[in-house]
Amino acid sequence: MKLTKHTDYAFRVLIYLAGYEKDKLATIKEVTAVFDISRDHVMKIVQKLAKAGFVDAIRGKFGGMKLGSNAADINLRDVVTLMEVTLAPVNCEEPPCRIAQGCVLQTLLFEAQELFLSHLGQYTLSDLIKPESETLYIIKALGESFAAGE
Amino acid sequence: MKLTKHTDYAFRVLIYLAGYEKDKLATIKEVTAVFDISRDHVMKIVQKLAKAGFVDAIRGKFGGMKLGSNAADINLRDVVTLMEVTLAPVNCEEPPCRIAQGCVLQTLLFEAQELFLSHLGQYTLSDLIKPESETLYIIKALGESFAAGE
DNA sequence: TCAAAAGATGTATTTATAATACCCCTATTA
DNA sequence: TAATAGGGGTATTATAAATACATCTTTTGA
Repeated sequence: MKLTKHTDYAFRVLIYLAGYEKDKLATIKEVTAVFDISRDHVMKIVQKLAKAGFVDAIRGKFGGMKLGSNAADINLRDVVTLMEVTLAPVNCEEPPCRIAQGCVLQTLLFEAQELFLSHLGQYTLSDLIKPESETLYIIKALGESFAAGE
Repeated sequence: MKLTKHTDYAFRVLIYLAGYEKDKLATIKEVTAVFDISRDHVMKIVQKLAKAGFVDAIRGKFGGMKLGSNAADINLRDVVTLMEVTLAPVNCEEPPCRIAQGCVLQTLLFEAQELFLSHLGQYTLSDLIKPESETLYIIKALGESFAAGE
């Protein structure tokens, strides 16, 4: 039932970027410092997000990253689907289940999972950083204290 | 998003018992043979199910196990809740998330999880072994071939 | 033109925990 | 009292997630 830390971290990064002024770049270093996750780890997550187009990563001096599209266009379900390796709630083949054929439980579990995902599918990143929200306020504060040399 | 094998196996055992004639006992040995899971492993799962009252385990010679109540009274949500160690989709405390306070994502994830669980909550074991169902047929066949010396 | 800043990527290691195995115990009944 | 059946603590193994290491390429301005 648990999502991986990768998915968790991906959301933290995306929310942080969404809280930024549009087109302002954040660096890996900044995200690393703000969330206290190792550079290497953040890199892996950002690269995955970049390949999927959720973030734009700009190389070179004065490079950095920003959202790849409007926060309102980044669907939460898509983020989960991207980051999670195994989405299936059960694996009836490995080891093979003797009663898998025609198993109603299988169907119910996949329906349940679809309800989980489709609930997230109703929201986008912009729902997480509404103006006047606590999150937006916190992000701005974190960004400022990083800029001020932590 | 994945459930543990323990939960998976617990369901296999329960479905098997539900497919049995009421009050007929199945042994650990039988379940072990039918599902090709080790005795020790089956024991652990059955013990957990027994402690929760989902199965009655009867010790001693000619002992065995059967459902602890009517299949219609064994709710699928309760089985998942019993078997899964970590139900929370994310852990915002470990490592602590700097933007956890007032985080909307948290709320959405828990809502999504609740939809998952409540879907299962609408069904019981008896929904999985309806008369004339393929599952019931398969279980009877497995039971017979075990009785016939595998 | 090269040094500094920034992201890219493949591989290896560590850690957590799920899964499994081992061992010996207790209960029941012919 | 022996055979059959479940009980339960502890140890080990396997798997995958999490993390670390090393080395790369890209960009830009002095």
